[in-house]
Amino acid sequence: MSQKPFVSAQEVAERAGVSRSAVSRTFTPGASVSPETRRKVVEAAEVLGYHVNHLARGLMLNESGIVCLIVSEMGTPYRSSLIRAVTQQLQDAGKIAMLVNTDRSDGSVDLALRQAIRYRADASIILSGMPDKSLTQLCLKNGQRLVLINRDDDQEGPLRINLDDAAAAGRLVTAFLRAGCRRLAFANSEAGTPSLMAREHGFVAAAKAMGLEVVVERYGPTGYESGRVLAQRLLTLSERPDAVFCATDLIACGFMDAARHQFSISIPDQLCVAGFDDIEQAAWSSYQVTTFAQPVEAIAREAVTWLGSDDAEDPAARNHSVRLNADLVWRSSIRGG
Amino acid sequence: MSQKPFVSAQEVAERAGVSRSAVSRTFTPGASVSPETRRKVVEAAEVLGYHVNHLARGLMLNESGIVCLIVSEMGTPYRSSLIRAVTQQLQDAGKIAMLVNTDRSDGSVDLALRQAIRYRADASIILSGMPDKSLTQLCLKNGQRLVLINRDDDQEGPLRINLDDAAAAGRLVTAFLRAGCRRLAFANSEAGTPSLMAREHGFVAAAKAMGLEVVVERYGPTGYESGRVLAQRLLTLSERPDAVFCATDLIACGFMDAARHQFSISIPDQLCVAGFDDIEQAAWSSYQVTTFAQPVEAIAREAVTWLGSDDAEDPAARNHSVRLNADLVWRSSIRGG
DNA sequence: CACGCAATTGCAAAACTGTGCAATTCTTTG
DNA sequence: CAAAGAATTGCACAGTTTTGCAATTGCGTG
Repeated sequence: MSQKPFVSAQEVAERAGVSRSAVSRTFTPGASVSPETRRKVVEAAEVLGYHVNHLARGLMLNESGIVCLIVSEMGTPYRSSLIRAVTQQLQDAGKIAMLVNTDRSDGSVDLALRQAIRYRADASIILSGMPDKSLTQLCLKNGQRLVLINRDDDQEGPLRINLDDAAAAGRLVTAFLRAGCRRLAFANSEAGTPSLMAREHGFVAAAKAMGLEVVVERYGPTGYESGRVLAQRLLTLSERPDAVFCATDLIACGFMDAARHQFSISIPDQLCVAGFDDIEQAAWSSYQVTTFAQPVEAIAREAVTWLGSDDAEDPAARNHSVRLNADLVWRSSIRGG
Repeated sequence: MSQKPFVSAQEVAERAGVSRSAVSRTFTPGASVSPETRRKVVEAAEVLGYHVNHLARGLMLNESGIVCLIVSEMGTPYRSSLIRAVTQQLQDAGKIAMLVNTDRSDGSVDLALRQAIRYRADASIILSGMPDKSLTQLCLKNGQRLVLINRDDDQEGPLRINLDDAAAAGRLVTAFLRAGCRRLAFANSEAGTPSLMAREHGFVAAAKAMGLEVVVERYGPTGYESGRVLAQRLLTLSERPDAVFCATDLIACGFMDAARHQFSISIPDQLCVAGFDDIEQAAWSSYQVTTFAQPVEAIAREAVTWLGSDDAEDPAARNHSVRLNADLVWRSSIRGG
């Protein structure tokens, strides 16, 4: 392992005939270096293949430039698109993303957060699960920023980015009614994520306000297969629903496939379906599912700009929460429009 | 920015009433510490919330534990599943993944690799694009390992993991023939990736060996939309193909959707279709596309175990190349079976 | 030419860890 | 109880960077 180490500023300094400091200053924007020495340093660095050591730099400045992304099921379309957006914006802001996988097990997020602390990440962005409160407090106490995306939590300190899941779900009820639907159903997974539950409750509440009951069914993980199972359960009821809101586009895809191929139901003629997330597949012509768009770019922008801003000191900004809208994307899985 | 820094080993040592070395040794597996001092140190560390600083550790050991993943279009199903697999296996091996986005622009991969050098990554895994040769040489010279996945390159030094794209594509010809197809076509993107071209050439060559001509069409990026366009081009030919091999499952999905919904062609009765990658959507009942499975777990395992092994010194292992099989996954987009 | 001012440069300290080496303590055996 | 051997502990250094402070250089002006 102990290979000959990377080339250091010392070596560059010697080759350029200047001091270490000059090398450092050359690569520090805004530092005072004469054009002549800068030229010599850059030249020597080029020849030797010198790159500033960000480990040492982070040690010195107490600012590593690393942002830790904590996420489970990253192979899923919505998650991966969010990872892509965040990673890109971090890069544009001169930072770099560290990726940590979590699974459903309990201590998993805690372990991930500990990893973030070990590498002295400037911030952690949590896309899945919730860490223990004492651990988040530790992060904050040590000056590490925290961003919680779609995690309902009222701690002070972290930036909390949330969607108007409930409100969006509510708007869908009127859309279903306008399409002439009366027997509403909600197809959810058993994950119990805050956003999933908000969609469910928002939908049920809005329906109730209109004097309608909603059949709620929950099954398995949040994915395509669960959608199929949910279809089998909901479409074999004696009072078969004529409108189903699926908690997720993946669920919606599974639901629609089962409805069409197994029950020979025509969508949207006999059954209206809606989803959430606006994943790429929702736009595929086999599905064309009406859905709510996750504003991934906006989410990423909010997170990254907050990380870049210096309002950690500002006590007013300590309790920062952002609520974004999920716009309805109208496609042909609901009648009318 | 200059918050009160994280708690250091020094503080733990003072609280535990031992020397800083004792703290270090407590967290170094295999070091000599008495059970008594270990207890005191662990206790103090627990109370103070101490975590070893991996930046300083990496500086000292010349081994950061960081592995850089360089990848473009990470929102795509195949890419994201590979990222998931690699990230997970790296974690299991005690390392951590750094994620760098690249776009199509030319210097993009070089920039990413420079970032890997700055953070003194132990290794870089390149999933997309090819860096400049001088830069890979610089990486290797500095003891950074390099893994190229599905990049055809014959440099010595990096581990090269490749699929038998051409051979797999060849096997497909006989499957098409057995289904009674005679007018073969290949639907490719314009990306020109080594693996995509290998599939194309392997398919064309095997067909030629059977005395059959293949209509090759290329268009746009490697995605669903391109599949639709390719369908419009291939299915309006005077001699309409009765078997199409799509370079990617995403292309296949777009192709099938256009074929069915736009041209009212029945699959597999009037047209056989195959894809590549075995993404999750390929198994969805709207597609059920016969395809070749990317062995993502095996790829990840090969990469990570090689990174863990100490055969960098071994000159015989310097030139290490792995070739994996892509197994045919039979579904109902091809007749018979 | 001498002087003052601005710009540049170098020294040294600080950040945090792992580890070789010597010194100390503990255990065991005669 | 003495002594040898083993285990443990502490000191000090190395590794790479940034930056405050002091010293030096360069330049314009009286």
